[in-house]
Amino acid sequence: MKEGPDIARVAALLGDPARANMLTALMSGRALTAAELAQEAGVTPQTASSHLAKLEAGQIVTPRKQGRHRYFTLSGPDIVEVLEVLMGIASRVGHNRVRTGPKDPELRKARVCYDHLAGEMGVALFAALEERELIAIDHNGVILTDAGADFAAGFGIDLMALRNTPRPLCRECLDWSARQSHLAGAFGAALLNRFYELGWAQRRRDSRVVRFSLEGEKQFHTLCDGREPAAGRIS
Amino acid sequence: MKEGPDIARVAALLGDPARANMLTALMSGRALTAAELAQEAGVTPQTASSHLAKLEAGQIVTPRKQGRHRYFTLSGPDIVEVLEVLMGIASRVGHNRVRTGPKDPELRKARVCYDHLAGEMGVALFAALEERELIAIDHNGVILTDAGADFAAGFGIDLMALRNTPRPLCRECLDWSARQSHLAGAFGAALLNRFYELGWAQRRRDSRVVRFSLEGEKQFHTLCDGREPAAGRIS
DNA sequence: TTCATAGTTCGATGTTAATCGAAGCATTGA
DNA sequence: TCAATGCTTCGATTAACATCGAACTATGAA
Repeated sequence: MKEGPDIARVAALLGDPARANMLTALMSGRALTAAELAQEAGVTPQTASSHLAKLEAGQIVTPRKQGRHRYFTLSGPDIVEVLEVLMGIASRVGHNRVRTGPKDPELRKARVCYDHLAGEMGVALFAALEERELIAIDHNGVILTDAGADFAAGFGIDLMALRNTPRPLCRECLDWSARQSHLAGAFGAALLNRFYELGWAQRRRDSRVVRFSLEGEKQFHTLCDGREPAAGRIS
Repeated sequence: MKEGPDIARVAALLGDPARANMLTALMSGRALTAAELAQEAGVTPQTASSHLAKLEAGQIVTPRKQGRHRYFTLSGPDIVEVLEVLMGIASRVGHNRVRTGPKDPELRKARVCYDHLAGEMGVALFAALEERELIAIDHNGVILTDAGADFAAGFGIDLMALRNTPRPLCRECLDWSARQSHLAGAFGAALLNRFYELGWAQRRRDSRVVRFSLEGEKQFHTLCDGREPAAGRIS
């Protein structure tokens, strides 16, 4: 009847609470089974199955069969992007569901949110970057300052490569645990990646927990305090 | 009940066909009255009023009273962004509603889509940029090539300023008229802006029509053909 | 004041779709 | 072959909400 791509169909798929819960769970980046998603959404397996069929038909999630399980993942970077932006809008508008966050202390401390660092350490990192004026919060969103660009170069991140990507460099992503933000976007992902490369941290297998080594955590705090950690220098 | 910002509420607001039509209409960047939006959405004024009340409560649109009219605009850049991404997903998935586009030949030819060029000329520009390899379409989205960066500099666009913006540089935006794309994002907006500055085109008052001058259209085609137009060189 | 236009509120109606119990496949392991 | 587990299909119920007619308020014009 009207013109243009049918936004409503896609948005309606994201607009159901049960489905939205499933998608939020998938933001962890892990592949989850139908049963796990049913659990996350708080509905019975039958209901979940119906929702997943719709999400699959709408190409929001992609199923992968393995044994007698079906694992689902978000079906593309644009889906991640739309979820991130929606989270931003929802938090701006004040639609936050209260919850203290996951119970597991390791998850609370440091975990992966799709491909960047979340949890207490993620929030601390975001705050530190802002405090050191490496990023700035503009009314449109988050931007990398000149000082931030210098820092990135010194820390071994190839900014030019990141900029040659359609993905926004910096984005605020609201943390489960609190009303505080951590850093998403290409730069956020690059930072976490660099932590892995430097051996500061590693991702626990089959979990969203990011486990920092003793030395890694020390270096991380040095970084937040504003002193360039020695290990961060480019080789 | 569950964690995190309530994506579902926001998404549900965008997920109704009537509301989605209104929001798509507002993507033109103009402020529209309640009656105009009712017309766009194809519903009666009462129904539109109810929808607008919801959109306003959800801070998706912002009303502005003027005389006995109420003008509505999208309430922030993040709203524009989410709509753009949703359009992209919808078109990827193939949820396009067939329609030949607006009847008005001027609108078909060149119009504003929020802040960038749409219509036949917008589609032609996108195709030309791709043909000249100034932009490249990667599976994640659209990126500016090195040659594209050189071109931008030569055309008088300050890329660094654009990159210091949270907004993605290039984004594909599906055109009403066809299954073809035009260029959105900060670079798309900057191009149109430059067209204005160079006197190639101007926006018709109270309309989304972009009217090119005779000389401007000639220069535009020269640009698409791959020869740098003289007027484009930086002064 | 009187009329016209823009927009809203209210109430009734109809449709859509989320939900779950029960039963059905399909895959794995014994 | 049988049982167990993971997931889906079917059908019935229920709740939410989009829609519009009718009546109401507010602003502006004659």
